[in-house]
Amino acid sequence: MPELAEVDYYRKVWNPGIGKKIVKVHLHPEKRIFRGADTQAIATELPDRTLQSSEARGKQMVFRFSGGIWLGIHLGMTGNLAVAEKAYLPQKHDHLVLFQSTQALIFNDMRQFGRVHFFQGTGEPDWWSKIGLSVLDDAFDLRMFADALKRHQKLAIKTALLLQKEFPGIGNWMGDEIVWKCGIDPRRKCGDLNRAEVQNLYKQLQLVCSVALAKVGEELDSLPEKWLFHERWKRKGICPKHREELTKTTIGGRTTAWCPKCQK
DNA sequence: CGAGATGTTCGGCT
DNA sequence: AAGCCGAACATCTC
Repeated sequence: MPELAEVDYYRKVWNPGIGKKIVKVHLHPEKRIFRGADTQAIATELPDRTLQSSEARGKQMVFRFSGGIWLGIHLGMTGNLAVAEKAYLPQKHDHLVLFQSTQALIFNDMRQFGRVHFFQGTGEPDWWSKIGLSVLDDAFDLRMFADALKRHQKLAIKTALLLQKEFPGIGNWMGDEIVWKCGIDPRRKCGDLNRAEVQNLYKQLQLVCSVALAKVGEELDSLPEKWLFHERWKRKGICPKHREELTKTTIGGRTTAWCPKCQK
């Protein structure tokens, strides 16, 4: 379930590995997850390096090691990180496992829509530095939000919210949550929204992101009870506002759960 | 057995 | 040129 907050949650799962050396690397170099990455370097350069720090931006996370090494991980649709005992036996979809003297750091991704990046040198790799401004950054103001929507006038608002270039970290459930909280039909075009609606979308965007980060930071699936989140996965979900049944519509190629009664 | 799943990218068409 | 759409990617579950 990796969107903004879940990504940061999984990043922290590897925290016990910080300050410790990698002693052995297990990987499936031929897998799609490594497309474009130097698997040879991952296998030969990581051993003996110390994991120093980690950070998440949007759906991307980075793990920095001694020797100027940056390991990027994107969880895709089904990826997750885990920690296990040092004698852990890698499973079928554990495409990258970093063994330390006390434990194993595991990256598992069944569908392999995720990806691994590798960089070694001075400065920052593109795949990290080119990620857009966080929607929670002070500099991301209403004006910036409105300008972003203006660049995509003909796009459905639900689809626009999923643009990583504009709103890093927003995924399918967060997009649904935001338009639902605003009472806006997810199919509405960005160019057709009035000023009050844009302002409300901006506000709810920030609220959903900050609450998700605060709640999920501690434990997955700990979001407020009355959020659409808990209903949107169900076959016959109910709108938490007034108990009417939700509708599912494909918008921009993604399943969108919304309430025709309160989203106009 | 077919459909769908929390994401990105590419090719083709405005 | 930039923006938009649909298909493709790999695998499992319902």
